[in-house]
Amino acid sequence: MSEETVVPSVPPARKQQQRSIVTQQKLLDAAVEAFSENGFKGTSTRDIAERAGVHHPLITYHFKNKDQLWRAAANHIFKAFTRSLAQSLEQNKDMCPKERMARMISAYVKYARSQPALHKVMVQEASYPNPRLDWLIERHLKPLFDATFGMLVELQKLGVAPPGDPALLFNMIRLSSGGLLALGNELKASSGIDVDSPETLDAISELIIKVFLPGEMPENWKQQTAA
Amino acid sequence: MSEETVVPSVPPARKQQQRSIVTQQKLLDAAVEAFSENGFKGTSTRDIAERAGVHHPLITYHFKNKDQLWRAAANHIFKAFTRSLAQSLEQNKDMCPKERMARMISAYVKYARSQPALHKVMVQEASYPNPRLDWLIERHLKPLFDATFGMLVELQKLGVAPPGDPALLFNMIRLSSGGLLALGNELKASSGIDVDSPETLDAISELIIKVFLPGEMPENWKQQTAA
DNA sequence: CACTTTTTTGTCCAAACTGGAGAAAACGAG
DNA sequence: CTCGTTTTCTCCAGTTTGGACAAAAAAGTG
Repeated sequence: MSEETVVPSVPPARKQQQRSIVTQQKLLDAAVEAFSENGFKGTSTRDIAERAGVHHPLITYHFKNKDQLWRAAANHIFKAFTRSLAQSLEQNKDMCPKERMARMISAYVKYARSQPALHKVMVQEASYPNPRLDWLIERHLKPLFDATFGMLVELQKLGVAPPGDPALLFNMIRLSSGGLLALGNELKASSGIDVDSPETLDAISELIIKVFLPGEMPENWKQQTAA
Repeated sequence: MSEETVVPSVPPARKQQQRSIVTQQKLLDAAVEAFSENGFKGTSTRDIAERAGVHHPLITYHFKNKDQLWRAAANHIFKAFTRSLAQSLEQNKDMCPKERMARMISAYVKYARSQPALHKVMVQEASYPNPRLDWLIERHLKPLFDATFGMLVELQKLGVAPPGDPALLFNMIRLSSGGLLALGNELKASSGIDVDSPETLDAISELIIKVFLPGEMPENWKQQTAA
């Protein structure tokens, strides 16, 4: 009897219908887009419903209220991103640390292009202190940071990444890729950069790697991991 | 240089009063802050007036309407920034190209810290295509880009900056400094970076320079500029 | 199939907020 | 003191806001 139907996970007395899932998905995608463009305050639930091509009371039905919808949207986008990142890590687990990180950066650049909202949403919320930002940090950002931090420190020890605060390094890489692609609308007109071209994406990844991972791997790096 | 009558459209038959100037300034500062936090659509003129501690019809009086106020606010912030940048260039015109660019980056980092709105406003407008973005690019971004582009190309020729698309390089530097500081609210909690500490600012500048201008100046660089 | 739950539709609301207008008062430069 | 400049106060007409709710439609289940 609890009204805590956060999204789709309390009492499945009966199976959730397919059209319901579709509606939720459409709403989530639309919400991500709208929130990333206009921020939480600047986005109306009606705008979201319209983008999703759905009647707006469905938001109340599926997500309770605007705040819950925002959270669900954030989970939605980070879930997809985390999956993509984990996949990259899995595929390259046998590579050397530099190559592994390089491919992770490439994967990030590609993802940021297909889903610039990932970065935009964070920027929108970070533009002034608010409870959603805290939630976002604890729930999504910190885990991501923690997972990458160790890799960067290792690369510094190996002389691949430049010395300096690894936290700064991490965020600069993040901004040079995600932040850059989030500016897509601007870059073409201001600097002649076309982020829609695959060659540009490759050039971005390449440059980031060259700049942030300039060193070569030492030849004997396997020693430390070997049994 | 034509003095832009950004504010009052009619020439003053009598001198502008001091309190009027103060009001305009307060409104501009408040507008910059509000627009940078919530974007154009998400900001109301009443919100701006309230932040400025001023009655809201004064916006109509001084700036005609919301759109004009936004433009005046953009001019306001870019004017201050351009002044700060020109000052850095002037002070270091006798330095070698690398040092000149390094100090410019430092100046930018410092400015971005004291006025993170500079970057935020651009991000807000770039989040979806709109006429203000076009205006911003033509009026402020492109001139800035053009002024810096040549310096970067020269540094690449000298082997100081890494090869690759200079436009990408420019924007990565911009994001690693301005974009990073615009995330100030987030960085402390997510990565333990305190952008309020002067040491952090120095570390940021230093890292950017080390990473984006890794090469040393050749000893004979004076040849080409000497008459 | 009948039945019951899930999902969608259509309508409504009360309140807040929107950008802006305009008269009149207050102020200050000359 | 005079008169243009600036501010205050009040008003408005329209839109938008997030959300409530009953009833209809659709679909899973036995």
